[in-house]
Amino acid sequence: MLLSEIARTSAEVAAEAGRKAKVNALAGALRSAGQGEAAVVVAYLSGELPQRQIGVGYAALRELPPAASEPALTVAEVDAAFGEIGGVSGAGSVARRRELLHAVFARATLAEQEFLVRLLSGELRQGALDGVMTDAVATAAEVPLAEVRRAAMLRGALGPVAVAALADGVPGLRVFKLEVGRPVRPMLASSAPSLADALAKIDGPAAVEWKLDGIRAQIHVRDGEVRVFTRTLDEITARLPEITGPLGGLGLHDAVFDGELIALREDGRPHPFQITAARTATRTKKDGPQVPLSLFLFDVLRRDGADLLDRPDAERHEALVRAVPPDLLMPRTVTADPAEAEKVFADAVARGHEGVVVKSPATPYAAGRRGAGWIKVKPRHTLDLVVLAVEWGHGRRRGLLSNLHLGARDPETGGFVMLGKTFKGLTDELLAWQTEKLKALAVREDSYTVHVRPELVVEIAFDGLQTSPRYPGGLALRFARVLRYRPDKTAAEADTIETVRALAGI
DNA sequence: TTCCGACAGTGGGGTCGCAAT
DNA sequence: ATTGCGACCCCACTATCGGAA
Repeated sequence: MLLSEIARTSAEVAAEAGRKAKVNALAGALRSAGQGEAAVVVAYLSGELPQRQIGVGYAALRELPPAASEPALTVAEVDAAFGEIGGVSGAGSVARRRELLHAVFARATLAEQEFLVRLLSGELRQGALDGVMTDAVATAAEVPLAEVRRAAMLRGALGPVAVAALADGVPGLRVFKLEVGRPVRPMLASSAPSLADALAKIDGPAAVEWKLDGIRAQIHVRDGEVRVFTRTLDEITARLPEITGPLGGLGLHDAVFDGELIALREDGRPHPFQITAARTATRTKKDGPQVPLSLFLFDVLRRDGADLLDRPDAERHEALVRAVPPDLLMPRTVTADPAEAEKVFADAVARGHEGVVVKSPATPYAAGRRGAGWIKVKPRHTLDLVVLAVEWGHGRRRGLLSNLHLGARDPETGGFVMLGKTFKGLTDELLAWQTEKLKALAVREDSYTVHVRPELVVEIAFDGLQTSPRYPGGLALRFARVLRYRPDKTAAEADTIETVRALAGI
């Protein structure tokens, strides 16, 4: 199969507005792929690489050789070349990767080059990724969508599942089972603005669990051998001796758990997220003592040969309680009383944790999906901040001023201290409004940032403050989003940096 | 006919590992 | 030693389509 056919399909998908039309275009490409190519075609047309990553990013794509005039590259050739690029390391690797990359691009037409740039930079922008492709695989192979979805969640990838579906149909898909040692896509939670909203979505009693600000961990145990995987299914076992040791000593024969890793202080309160993230990301042994991570388990997917994925939450939790000692369990309260649920929420927050997850005791483990069975709730802070500058948007926000630079008032200097940026929470209407408003306030503009007179006040919601090496105040907002503009306020009435420091406890 | 679930898009701050400077 | 880059942790929110109610 020629790469040009993939590039053409991608353009076709991008041009179609409806999801069904996108699915049909993708399914057409899948049907004309050979058996050996289907996995690569699925990956490319859902914005992924079979290699996952090959060390080529935005910077490596800035300058490219002239395009070829006629399509000649095959999908298999591109896949082989990308595999080779991904394998390059050591001194001179940057130049070598560039050389190999340019060899591929020199043989690509302009349309193919543009597709490859979007693919490699992770910005396919065709309105179809993994979810739509899952639909397309079901359509092309003429099998039920639920069968494809389940196989993909158990396999942890869609490519191999597509190959099986196209070759052997439903029987081919049924071969995929939960295996100890092969991570499945984790179940995700939706969110609600308040505990009452979350409880309203669940019939009868709800399980209310602490939500910790840590790293998601899927734990596989076979005969005492422990392996740990992240949310994106990367293995981090070797970094966690303090977890694998004790867990391996529990005498578990066969189990798969879901939980959270977090760095706790001596008093049991959490370290800032940055400490947990740094600890988890560190591969090599460093000098000096490392902050230990603690593990809190909240689910079990398999125990001693029995798959529990389809069992209700309450039953899985019973199995979890039987399988591990209490100090490994995420604190959990099952209640039908909203007041008691509020107490659990308040207690979790008072102990420095992120909030709670409200779960329906009836829900199965819907791996890889943001099911309605789990709902997270976090407290929300707000500040009235001043827009200092704004960046031009990309994609569907091209031509609009999108990403706001936010500052708190500094009464000492009469100036403003930047605390972060946000582009979230904006409706199309608000985007259009702020574009006009901020253009009128512009004082100077560089390549993609418009600096403005600090006059516009905006109400910002955020989850918390973190220390920042980037901003002059040494503080940055975590997960800032726009709630509304405050045309009733002047910049002189905006919140001050002292207020922010007090919130951060400085 | 209206409602709502699922999905894609738009990017945010921070950290580590590696190669180049 | 510092810088730039790629990768990967955490994440909120809106727009849209299309099936469910």
